[in-house]
Amino acid sequence: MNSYDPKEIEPKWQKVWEEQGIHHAKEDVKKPKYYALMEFPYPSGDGLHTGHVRGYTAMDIIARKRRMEGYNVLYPIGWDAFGLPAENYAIKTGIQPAITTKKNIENYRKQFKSLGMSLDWDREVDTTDPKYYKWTQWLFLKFLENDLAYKAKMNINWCPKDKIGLANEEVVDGKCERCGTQVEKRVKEQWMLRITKYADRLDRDLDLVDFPERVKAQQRNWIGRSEGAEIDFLLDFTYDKKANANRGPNGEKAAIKVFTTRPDTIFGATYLVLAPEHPWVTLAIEQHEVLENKKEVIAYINSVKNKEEIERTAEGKEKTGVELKGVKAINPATGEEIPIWIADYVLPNYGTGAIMAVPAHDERDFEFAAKFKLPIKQVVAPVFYDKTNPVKPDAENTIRHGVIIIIKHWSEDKYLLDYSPKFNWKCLFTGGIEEGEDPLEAATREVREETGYQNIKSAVYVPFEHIDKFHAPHKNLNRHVFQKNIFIQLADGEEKERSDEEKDLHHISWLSEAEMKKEISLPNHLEVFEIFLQNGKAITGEGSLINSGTLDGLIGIEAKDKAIELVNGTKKTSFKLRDWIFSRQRYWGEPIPVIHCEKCGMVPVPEKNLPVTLPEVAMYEPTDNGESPLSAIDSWVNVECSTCGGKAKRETDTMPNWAGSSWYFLRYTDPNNDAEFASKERLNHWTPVDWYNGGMEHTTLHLLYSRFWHKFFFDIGLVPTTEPYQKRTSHGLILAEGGVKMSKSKGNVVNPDKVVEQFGADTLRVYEMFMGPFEQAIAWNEESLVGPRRFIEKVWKLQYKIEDKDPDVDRQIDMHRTIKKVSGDIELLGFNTAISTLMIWVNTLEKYDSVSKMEFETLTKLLAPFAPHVADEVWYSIGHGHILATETWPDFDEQKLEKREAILAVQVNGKVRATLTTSADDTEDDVKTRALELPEVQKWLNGAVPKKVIVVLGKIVNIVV
RNA sequence: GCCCGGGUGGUGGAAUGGUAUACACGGAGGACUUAAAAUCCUCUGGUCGCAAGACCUUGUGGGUUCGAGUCCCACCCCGGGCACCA
Repeated sequence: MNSYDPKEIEPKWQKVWEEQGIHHAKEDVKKPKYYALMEFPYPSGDGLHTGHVRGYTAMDIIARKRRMEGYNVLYPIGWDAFGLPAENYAIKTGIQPAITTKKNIENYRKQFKSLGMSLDWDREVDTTDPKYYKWTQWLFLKFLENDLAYKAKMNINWCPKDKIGLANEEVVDGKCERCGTQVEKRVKEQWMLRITKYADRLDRDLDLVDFPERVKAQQRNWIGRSEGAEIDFLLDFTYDKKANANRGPNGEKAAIKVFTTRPDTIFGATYLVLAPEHPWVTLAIEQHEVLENKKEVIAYINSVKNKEEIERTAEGKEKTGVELKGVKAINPATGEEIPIWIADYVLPNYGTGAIMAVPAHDERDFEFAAKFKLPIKQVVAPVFYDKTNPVKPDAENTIRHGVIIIIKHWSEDKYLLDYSPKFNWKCLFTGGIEEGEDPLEAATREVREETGYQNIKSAVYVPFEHIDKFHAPHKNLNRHVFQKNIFIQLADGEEKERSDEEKDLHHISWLSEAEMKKEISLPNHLEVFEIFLQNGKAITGEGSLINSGTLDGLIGIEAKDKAIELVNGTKKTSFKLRDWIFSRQRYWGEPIPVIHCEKCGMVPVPEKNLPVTLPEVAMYEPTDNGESPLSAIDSWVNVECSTCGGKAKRETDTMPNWAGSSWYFLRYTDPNNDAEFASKERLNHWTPVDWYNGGMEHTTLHLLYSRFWHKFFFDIGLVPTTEPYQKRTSHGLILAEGGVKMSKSKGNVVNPDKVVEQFGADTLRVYEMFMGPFEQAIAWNEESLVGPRRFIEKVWKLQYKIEDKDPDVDRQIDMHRTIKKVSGDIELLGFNTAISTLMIWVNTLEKYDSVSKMEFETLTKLLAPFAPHVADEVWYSIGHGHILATETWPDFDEQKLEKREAILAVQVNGKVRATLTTSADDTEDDVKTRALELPEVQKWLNGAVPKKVIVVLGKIVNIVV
């Protein structure tokens, strides 16, 4: 008997696989294709980490299983090799990024091979290879041709010490990632990609793909689609020709366009707010005669400009703003004049940069209105449905008006609670308003009648109205009661004796604020009391329109649609997603293939001149003016214009990292094509990617970016599908021992090479798949590694117990169940449970004197995707001349999943008291009879007659006494 | 605040509404050994009990059900994402 030695067998099989070329995808049309993909790595100097192993092993399992299932599998690998670390390293050492990158790639390649990944090494791509980035540049030109790439002045993050523009990812807590200096804003011209044009489709088409819900949710959240309307608010101010020629012909009224998702609340719009950057504000400042407080307005705008973004959007920041005095807007619904303010809580780049403020129904507007004493007008009344007497669909609806009354003690801080024994309600006081009666008078009357207290100091409205809906059974009517809520302060304790009936109906008691909150049992009353205590709040929920003229009584979508119609608005969808800043002032990226000609302006580099290759430079430091180091190389920058032959300069900005990774999976289909970025046939054959695994951290960057590129490519006929990835999964993070992040500075990084050295690649693979649910973050645990190793050794030892005879039926059932469970779990990412199922079976087999060849071969095949080296080794040593990759994945037999005998739990009143062995032929009655005869059951029944006996064959018996 | 996850032994974690704690690690005891490692066997949620056994237990509190970790309601805590997006 040989002992298991991964050091010997692992390199051996890796060599065999490579020699046989078994993992190379062929364009073999006879087999169905399967494209398995894992996000390609950035080849850093630190080498592979355990997280890579997790993702690549998972996809390797899928790839290997698919091959055995008869698919033509593409499981490629490449390098996302542009990026900052190589460039920073170059700045420090002067070593060219190209050289360090090459070295790192070699190391990665070696590591991947030592892990036994069944990758197709013939299709490697490297984003920094000019043969590759030629096509990245070519694709960029397509964006340019289709007006999806443009230049714009943008605020960028600027480090004054390093004199460099920073990407958002390079700014940590408002400071430069490298030197810790506070980052400034600078306006710089940047290349942009118009991803916003695809916002709607990027959102909607998520319905077409099989992505985890959390990924979809996160992308949707990021895209931030919201439906609403744009509405014009006319100003009371008329342009004249001198003041502004482009705002319309002489005498036309100026208007502010606002975006709102709540057009239904238009009657409650009591003022407008513009972003300080809103173009009309600039205009107004230039109109000397418009603003009465121009100085104040300018001062405010300047104060906002100097604020950092973080400060401006900080949580809990108190609202600031200034009124534009001398100009009013007209609410198109009410026709009333309303003030116009500017405030930095309105963002310039969302919607129209202007809002109609509805303080009664928006928390931010409420806060602002409260601070600046602006009017608050409620136009949506929440509707409370009584649960004890719910409205009946067939009963007639009647409208009533009522009051709900909060009563405060004349001297103490106490409130009166009404307890109604008849309904078992603890609540505030209520009453109906009679025809022509003032609500405050009605409330006063009710207080005197129901409580006996006579002298009232004050009666005021609580700033909240609502509607109660219930069914009045004695008249069979549905009541819709419009409630006004009123606060009454008693003057003194003078009481008048109440009638017996009133005393019976209303048991009254004085309670403190906190006690009231606890005791009030009706949700509508509780809401009234809480709003009273807070002195009003924004009511953001649904409700029925009130105080809204012809819209009164409308609700939901109908209310919105009618409101838009009423004020001549247009339906509009807005997105949070912003266009993508696509240029970096860096060396180590794809040069943007554009030249700037003195005569012709911006000229795209003609296709025949691609690629625009990166020149070697001596200094990688950025220049003083924040341009890329490329700008310092005159020989590279100065070129002839390809259109007119005149003097021109190259664009010196480079593309961000996300460029090469946005389309690499397409290149895998045809990696060596010099004539096209990939051929039609190859793309048709392989795309879309069937299963794409990657990290959660790429959900709103790489994953969204590449979906955007792909959709554009589809639109111009470059690719055959609208979505690049059919199925997406994401592996959870691997944390260091103790549940903290692995980091070099903490020195807690686990090096996979060391684990392979000590335990073998198969053990590492099984361990990482077994350690916990695949999509969940999980902490590394050195001690637990021996478990998978012991498991592999148990399998190893089983090979010496093979006897060539068929196992009995029960053992076959074990086998078929294992096949079913393992096969199914792999598809559902249940790698941990798939492995535990194999462990259970191995533990069972180990106990027998011998295993059959059939059992052992099945085990080997099921194990092969997880631990491919040891699987091939034992497969070979039991006499097979071919490798497992060419074997077929085992099938299970539906007929062999249920055992003849089952052990059921017998419960008495839901508690397990005994077990009972039953056979497949037993009927419910048999089982019932036998269960009742069991001595344990007799003991617990103690002579009682069972009320009910529930028998679920094969599962359980429950005897209810 | 909003949107996703998640709370189960000493630890990682299993459980189509049907014997909660599978599998693995760790721990205890034993076998083998001069000894140790490796390996193998037994035990291992808690409380009470000599034992037989009883009771309790899946973040908390209610509910539905013959039966709830699983379904419903309310709440607490942890992780991730977004965050003045009108």
